[in-house]
Amino acid sequence: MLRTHTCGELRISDVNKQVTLTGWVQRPRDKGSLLWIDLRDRYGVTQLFLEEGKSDAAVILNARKLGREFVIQVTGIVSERVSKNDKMPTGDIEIKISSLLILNESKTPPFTIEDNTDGGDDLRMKYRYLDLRRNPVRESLQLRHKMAQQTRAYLDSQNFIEVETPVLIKSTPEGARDFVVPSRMHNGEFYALPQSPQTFKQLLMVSGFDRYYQIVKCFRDEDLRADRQPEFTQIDCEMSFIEQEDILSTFEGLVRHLFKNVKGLDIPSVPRMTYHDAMTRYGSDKPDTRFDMTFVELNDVAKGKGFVVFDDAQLVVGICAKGCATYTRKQLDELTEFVKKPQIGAKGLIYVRYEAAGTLKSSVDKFYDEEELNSWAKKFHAEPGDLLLILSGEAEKTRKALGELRLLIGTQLGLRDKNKFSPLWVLDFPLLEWNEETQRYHAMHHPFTSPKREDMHLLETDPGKVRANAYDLVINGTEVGGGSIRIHDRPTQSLMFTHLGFSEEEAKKQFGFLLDAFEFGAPPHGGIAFGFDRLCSLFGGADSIRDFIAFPKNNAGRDVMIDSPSTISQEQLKELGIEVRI
RNA sequence: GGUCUGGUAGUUCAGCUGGUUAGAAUGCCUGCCUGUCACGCAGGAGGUCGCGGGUUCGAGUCCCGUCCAGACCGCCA
Repeated sequence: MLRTHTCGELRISDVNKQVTLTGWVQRPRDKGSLLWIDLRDRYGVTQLFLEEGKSDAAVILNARKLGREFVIQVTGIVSERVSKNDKMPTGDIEIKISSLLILNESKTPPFTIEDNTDGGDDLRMKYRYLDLRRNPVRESLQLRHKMAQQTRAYLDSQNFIEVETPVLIKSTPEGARDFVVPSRMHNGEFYALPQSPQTFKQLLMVSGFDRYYQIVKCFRDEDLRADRQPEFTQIDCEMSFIEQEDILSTFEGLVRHLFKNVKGLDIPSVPRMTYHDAMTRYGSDKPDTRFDMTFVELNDVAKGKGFVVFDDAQLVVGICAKGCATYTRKQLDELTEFVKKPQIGAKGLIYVRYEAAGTLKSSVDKFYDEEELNSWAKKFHAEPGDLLLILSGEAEKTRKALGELRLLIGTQLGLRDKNKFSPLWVLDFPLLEWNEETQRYHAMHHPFTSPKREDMHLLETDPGKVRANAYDLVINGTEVGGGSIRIHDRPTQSLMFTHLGFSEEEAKKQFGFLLDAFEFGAPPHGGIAFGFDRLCSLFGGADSIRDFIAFPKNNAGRDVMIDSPSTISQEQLKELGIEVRI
């Protein structure tokens, strides 16, 4: 060992011990005849001390050569400081060093290795190995480690077995685009990287493994977001001989275990809401339930009074922004601009001020008298001082737009506290959703999801109305997990494939192995998968998942440090039987 | 595929309706400093204003194109 202690552990009780430390030079402070060096490693910072006339002159000379991020080994005596620093755990002591060895020099780093670095994202990613020396990023990865450990501890305690599934698998037409890997031994053929281990975990259920989990990398070749990477990690789980209720209670248990053991938080049992209610009350299938501000529909009181915009609308719906009646014209204009952005897509925004004096002022006073506005306010349970914000139009789009406005107001009112956690189960998702581009129904979750028995008859007549045994776990408006009770018999699975537009042959070619397996005693089963990166970032109070991944990709799916993706040699291409045309 | 924001010193940024020699902070270098810990003080070096084209007497500033980064929409079974 090159060291006797780490830079984070020495205390006043260690005074007079001779120790050897190693680490990186955080910052030398040369005060002429006194010289300090902050020595840093993963565990903390310890101050080294040299004094002209008392310390070895050669050591002092050597110490004056040190720059930031030099790697050194020092030996010395732990001493009580003359002036202590109560901001650091090792602040009572310093090491009076008698020898100093430079293990490796360092160029001046392109940004400061400090909690509040001066480095921009671009630079930090290019020199990620330096960025990872900074406390906040290191702590994020430590949190991730703890989350993984606690996940394994809980699932192990519940009899789950971790099984690894293959990474080189088969491309499937449904869902996200696959990353593909060319085969050298079979020119013209390709593996695909898994978007999830879905079919394998179902096969493990057929094998009788009963309770499976895996913390596993998944891959999707789709555009990125702050919370979406092309390779990401899931806590992937599956159980046999269970019903939806068993899944919900088992994984509610996981979530509460994690909050308890990672954050020290006792969270109450997780409330449940149907997809339908989530959409009509929050305009989202992943509502942020840290605050209320639920939707109030006004069709019955707002239509038929000569205001054409409302009369022509399928839906008139609004929210009540508590205490916002004092919003200025400018603020209201900004809200209007917000909802009119192409991404939001509303045509305009109607407001009603319930002024502190009790009077009602609206942008549609021409069409509605005070009494009518009063009846609106009653529906909102509004009080003097509140502001009603109302949108209208085609039902689904209007709800989504209002959902976005609700989140904006929630943010403006400070109702979205990062330290508050509000988990929610969203249940009864639709089985299918219409895709405009392909002009057919797609599986909303995936094609192995079972329909609700009582909705089966709608498959022929109104496929969009069929509900699935599918559920999502939402925390603070972020979808952190989702799953379903699966189909476990061949006829139903074949029927599903038919409804998704697969021919008998296609279904056999793509998923024949699964259909075959279902004929050998497949048990009833279901499961769930959690987005591990997202869950970590949520626990860490961050908006982006990137600092919870050691070496993330950028906005364009590029790793700017190793510079990937990149071209490959002609020899490699030839071996793979691939010709590249650009 | 689309919308928006940004790109100026090693770094983070300022730079007004186009107008003298492009600034600040920090970092870096030199010197001074006996209790610093974001040490302090004095001095110094450091710029192809992302790239290409255009408008103009004159462009960091305006216009077009392009590259890079970030956020979002589409997409993400």
